[in-house]
Amino acid sequence: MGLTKTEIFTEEQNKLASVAKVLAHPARIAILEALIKSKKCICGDLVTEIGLAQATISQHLKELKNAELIKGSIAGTSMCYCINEEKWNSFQETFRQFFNQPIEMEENPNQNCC
Amino acid sequence: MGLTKTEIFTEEQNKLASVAKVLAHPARIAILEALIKSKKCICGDLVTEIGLAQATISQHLKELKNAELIKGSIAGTSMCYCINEEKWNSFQETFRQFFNQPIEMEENPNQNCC
DNA sequence: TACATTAATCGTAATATTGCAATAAACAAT
DNA sequence: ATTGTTTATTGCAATATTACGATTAATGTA
Repeated sequence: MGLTKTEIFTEEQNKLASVAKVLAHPARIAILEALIKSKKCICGDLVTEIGLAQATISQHLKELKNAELIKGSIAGTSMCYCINEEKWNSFQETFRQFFNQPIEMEENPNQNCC
Repeated sequence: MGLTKTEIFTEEQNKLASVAKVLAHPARIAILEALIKSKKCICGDLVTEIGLAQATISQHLKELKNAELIKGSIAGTSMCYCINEEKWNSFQETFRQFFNQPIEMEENPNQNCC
């Protein structure tokens, strides 16, 4: 099979998983960090910056664009990319909510074996 | 091909990506949420709770254990699982640091095309 | 001891992801 | 029009992930 059974999970569970998936590759992290570090749109030089083939970078950019984490605009012959702040904040909020759940156990020691 | 080139990225980039990867499947999210919701260790009934085959759940549990996000202990014939609070907090901190970077652009409008 | 219960592992199939060369498309400059 | 530059897409190969049936291992119970 090899096909995730999304239908048996809640919409929230699938959403968090897919948001995490976007960040689950170091090249995409590196692209995001390069965009943040430059403090402006990056036009062109992402390929030399990261060190993967142009086709590979283009593919990762596509996934980031697909998730709307970055915006792209045409600037002459080259493309400019920058962080989409709204979506960035929405990603942040998704993780924040998940991790801010109280994870405290009940006090009864008989029920807590680990 | 088909092999992530971890060597060209920083340790931090690889770490964040691998942490995100653990959360990049709804079954693993569902398992974590079940453990949190119960407020105690869950012994045994995760398979009926989630709705995947026993072998599949066992595999996801292995990944979560591997990432140390959960702890397991033997309780008679069955296994007990619970959240590893320390690692949970460390995951939270990893994401918090990443998303708390300032992402503001420079003010010069000529440099910001998107 | 024999039998049931539970979880891990093995083997296998299907699908997804990663990476890149080659090509295509779009545009600027000559 | 031709040439160079840049990015996207296509096609392919290698590896990874997901899922599950079958088996194994360990333990509790009749």
